[in-house]
Amino acid sequence: MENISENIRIQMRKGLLEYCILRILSNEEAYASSIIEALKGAKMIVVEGTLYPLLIRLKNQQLLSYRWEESTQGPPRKYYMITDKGRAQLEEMDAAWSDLVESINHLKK
Amino acid sequence: MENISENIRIQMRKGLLEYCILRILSNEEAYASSIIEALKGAKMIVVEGTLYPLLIRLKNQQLLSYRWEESTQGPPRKYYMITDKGRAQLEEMDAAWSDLVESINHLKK
DNA sequence: TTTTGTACTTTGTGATACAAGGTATTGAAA
DNA sequence: TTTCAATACCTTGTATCACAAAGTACAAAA
Repeated sequence: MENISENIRIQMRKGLLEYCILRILSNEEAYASSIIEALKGAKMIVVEGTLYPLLIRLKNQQLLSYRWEESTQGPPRKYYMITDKGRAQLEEMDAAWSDLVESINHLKK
Repeated sequence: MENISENIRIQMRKGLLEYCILRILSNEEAYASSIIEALKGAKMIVVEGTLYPLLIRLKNQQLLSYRWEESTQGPPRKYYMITDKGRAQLEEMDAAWSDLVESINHLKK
């Protein structure tokens, strides 16, 4: 483990990526690369090997669905969208996140 | 996996417990049971099997040190305290946490 | 002496993210 | 036509973390 500071961020992020994906897809459909871009925009860097299994996991839980769409450049893209079940889960996650922030703030005093 | 909602919280918490321990010990020395109490106060429930290995890990990284202290009731207690190296790490973690909160807020827009 | 309570520790399991690969499709260059 | 580069999707192996469920050790009370 070379980069301690980076590892801190990786560990803190665990379990939050799922939340981030649902948050991103709550606004718009997106395919893997565009999701990675959105995460980069929020300074949450992830690699493909992390994202693809995660998307498949969420799809198997029926929190997401997808459709294929032709691209003007390159192979077709898998556009993911959030399901009703996904929105319900997202609400739970919003609550869990709020509680978590409150917990940390409590410890900061 | 029966309790989905609980699992959400468990997963989100991953990597944050370490931060919480350092935060708690930044104010005062404490032994395992009292740390668990402090976490309960912040609604971050953990069990012994989680906390002890974590404390040992932090001690091996020289972020914490400890001393034995006799108890009036029961066996002696291992009081942990944060080290200078631990305080440096805590600063890193404060920054990582702030960034994380900002990232999530960014995705909420 | 046995029991009860407190404190510390270990082992096995499931879940997550990463690194480092691989496969498949498309269009342009050779 | 064939080769190459770009894009997109997927898989495998590894490390880390939290939990459940045990176990060990000590001290005071019954």
